[in-house]
Amino acid sequence: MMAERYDPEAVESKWQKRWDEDGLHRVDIDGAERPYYNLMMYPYPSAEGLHVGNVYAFTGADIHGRFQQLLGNTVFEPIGFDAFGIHSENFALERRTHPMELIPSNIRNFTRQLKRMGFMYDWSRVVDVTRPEYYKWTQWIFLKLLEAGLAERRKAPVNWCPSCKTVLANEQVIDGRCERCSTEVTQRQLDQWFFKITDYAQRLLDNLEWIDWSDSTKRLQRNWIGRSEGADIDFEIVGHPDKKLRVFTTRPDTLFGATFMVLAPEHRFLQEITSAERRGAVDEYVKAALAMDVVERRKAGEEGRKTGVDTGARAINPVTEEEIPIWVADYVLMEYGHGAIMAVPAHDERDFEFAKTYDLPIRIVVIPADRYEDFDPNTELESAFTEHTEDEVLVNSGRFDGVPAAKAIKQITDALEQEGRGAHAVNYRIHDWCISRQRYWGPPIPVIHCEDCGMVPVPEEDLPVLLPYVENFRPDESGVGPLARSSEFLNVDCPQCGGRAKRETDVSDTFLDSAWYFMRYPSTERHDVPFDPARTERWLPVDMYIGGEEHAVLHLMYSRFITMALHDLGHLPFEEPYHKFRKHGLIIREGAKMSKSRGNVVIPDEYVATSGADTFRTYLMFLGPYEEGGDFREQGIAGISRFFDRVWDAVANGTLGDGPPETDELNHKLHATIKKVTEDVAALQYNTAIAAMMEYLNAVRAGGRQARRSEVEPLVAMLAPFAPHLAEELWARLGHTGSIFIGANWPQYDPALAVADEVEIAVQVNGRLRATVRAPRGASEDAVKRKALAEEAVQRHLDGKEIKKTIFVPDRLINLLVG
RNA sequence: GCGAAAGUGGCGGAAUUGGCAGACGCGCCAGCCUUAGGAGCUGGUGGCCUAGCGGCCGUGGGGGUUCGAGUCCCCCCUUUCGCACCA
Repeated sequence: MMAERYDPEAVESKWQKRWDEDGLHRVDIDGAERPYYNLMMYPYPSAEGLHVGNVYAFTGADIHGRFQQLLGNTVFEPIGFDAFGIHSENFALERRTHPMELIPSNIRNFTRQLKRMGFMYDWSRVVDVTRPEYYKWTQWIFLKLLEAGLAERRKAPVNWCPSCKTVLANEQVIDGRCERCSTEVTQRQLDQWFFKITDYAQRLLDNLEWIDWSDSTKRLQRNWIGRSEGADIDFEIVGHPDKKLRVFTTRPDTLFGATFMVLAPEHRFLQEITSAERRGAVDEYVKAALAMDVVERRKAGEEGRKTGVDTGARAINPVTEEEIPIWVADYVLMEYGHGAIMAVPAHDERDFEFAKTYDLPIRIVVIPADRYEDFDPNTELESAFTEHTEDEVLVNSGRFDGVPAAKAIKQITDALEQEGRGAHAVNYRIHDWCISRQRYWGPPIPVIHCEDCGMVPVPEEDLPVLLPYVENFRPDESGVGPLARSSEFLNVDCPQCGGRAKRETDVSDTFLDSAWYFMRYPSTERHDVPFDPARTERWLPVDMYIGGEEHAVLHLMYSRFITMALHDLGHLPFEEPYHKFRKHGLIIREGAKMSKSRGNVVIPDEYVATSGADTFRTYLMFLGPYEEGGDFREQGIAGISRFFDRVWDAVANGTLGDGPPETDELNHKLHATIKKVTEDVAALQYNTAIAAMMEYLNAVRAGGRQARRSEVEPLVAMLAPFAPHLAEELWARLGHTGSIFIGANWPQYDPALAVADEVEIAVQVNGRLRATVRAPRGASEDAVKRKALAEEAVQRHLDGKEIKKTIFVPDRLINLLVG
């Protein structure tokens, strides 16, 4: 009889059809008893279609979901489309199509491709953020935050991308360039909507202590939040008794060494305090500094070129009571601290450079403790001395002389606090989240500007504010969004006074759409609430979230913030959205990054067509550790094809034997394999799980033997998360009538059987391997030693010498030491 | 510059608390089967020396701890990522 060959195409289309008909992955959203919410970052539906990076990410997450299902949980695995935003809009502009036509067709294409991969999505609960049913609630969230004082409109220097012609959040500026188009970002003063994420900085930081997330992702968030402890110190300004110049410093211990002050060019005191004779120079400098874009300014900083001018104003150092000059320089940033610093050139590299350039005084106030006794105040520093531990002490610091620098931070700040000249303070690097976009393709911000009433929120019952069809949606330089071109949209009656009013024309950042999409999935058909409370209680927070680390400080930070805010406003019973987050790695091709410009992008469709979705999925997971990524190589996929051919051959061809695994050894191997695969899959170590299954199959088929049912049935179940179609087919052929994904079909192992009865023990002489001996598990040192000494190779190396010492590691190794 | 992670065969990658380095797969080599094979099966495959038995070397480099180090400690090199004039 001709052996039947594994035909992926036939098997996969058969089961996809059946799953779809049976509604296998449609979840009982109100009644599930063991709910497990398995979330993956939803894709942006590009016109190019599903990228191998998407497939890689989704496959790893789908395997996790199917594994949980096989353990007996009811897994809710939804998918949606992040289809608003500049990316979609720019693409539509390029193609000269309208996003309202382009996006639905992209989504159809993505849906087709996703279905072909065999992911267990509940297709009855798809989120498309561009649908009014969805963005109605995005707007609702905006109103809630506005009501709570967490949203505000203010004029601020913002990042402007001259190519995208819109402002960008800080998180969207990478090395001074737009993350979308890499254009150098410039600064503009514009009225913008901000979410006050900085109010939550400490909580966002504190909760990182207990949430179960990838360490690297937490670290990125910590760095981004950038907490630093120090003090706020007020300096009096000579001739301006009404003003105090406030600075933030992490080094209050060096206050006695503050020999000048520096203001950022944007500092609000600058105009008033500049002396008449310095005004010309200062104005000129400020003008030049403000004309520079972010990138230029940074470049100058990197090269250590520091520029600045004296304002002619003088401040009083609060502890030395000396008059010190106030300079303006662009190395001081308005957006950090108070936009002004006390400069301590002896102990800060930047201040040191500046002082050297402009010949400003440098005073040493911290030195190593062991040089305290013979300290020479006239020492010339070659560079700033920045150490300040318990091993350094203060000098030139009045009554604080001799105090260890680490202690002096607190002592000096306490003293200032008592005198009302300063206070302990904490500063964060994170900025408020600018959510305004002067673009078309997003949810309109639901606010109306009335000539009489001012800013009026759109009443909740009037939501959604529909995004109008605007023929020409191309952005321009004006800083006003394209929605202003639709007079029908723009002109509106004031909801308060009924008078003439205009709508806000900014749309919100696409990261607001994705900040809450996972809350919407369980409630997609509910149009009366954003998320049903009972369903939210049942399914959220998300049990497992898998996604790319590139969103660590964007999506992941924003969605934590929105969740916290909604919690505080009484809309959610939890304040962290994701129980567990794991980043997946990135996939490269033959050692190089994949990119369109390199022309080395792997198109999933081609491989799926020739090898099947199961093989492609499994191959991707076999490339390397899921959390680290892998290197895609054409040829390797054949390894998985062969593996599945052999699995098929072992299960579907010939007659399976009955009874338990044929030998004890094989039985041990089976249990050990189940143990390993169970643990590895749970830990997302898919590559080693696959290797273990291959190894096991090799053992089952050793010498071309025919497998027994008891040997292969567990293997089929373990393959199910990776190769769901194949497993389902083989499961049916094994005589099961229901789907393998209904019920807890993951195999159990007996821990006692998962270890072999007999072990191989390494025998070393003086630390070098000379032989191995087999012994029963748990054999005593004496027994192993006897066996070891019986080995000819061991005797030869002992060379008749006396054994001085024996190292014995049970079941592992024995090491005989001779003189 | 600061912070983090990583460096293992020709390649992707495995290695419990320090305990037989190179699992699994690709590729390669040999043999079998086949009219044929870019198919399948069996075996081999870190390097060097050796006719063989066997021996020596080997996890980026250098030191150290230890009976024993890919794993721990110190110094250095390289790569990747994040942050970057953050006071």
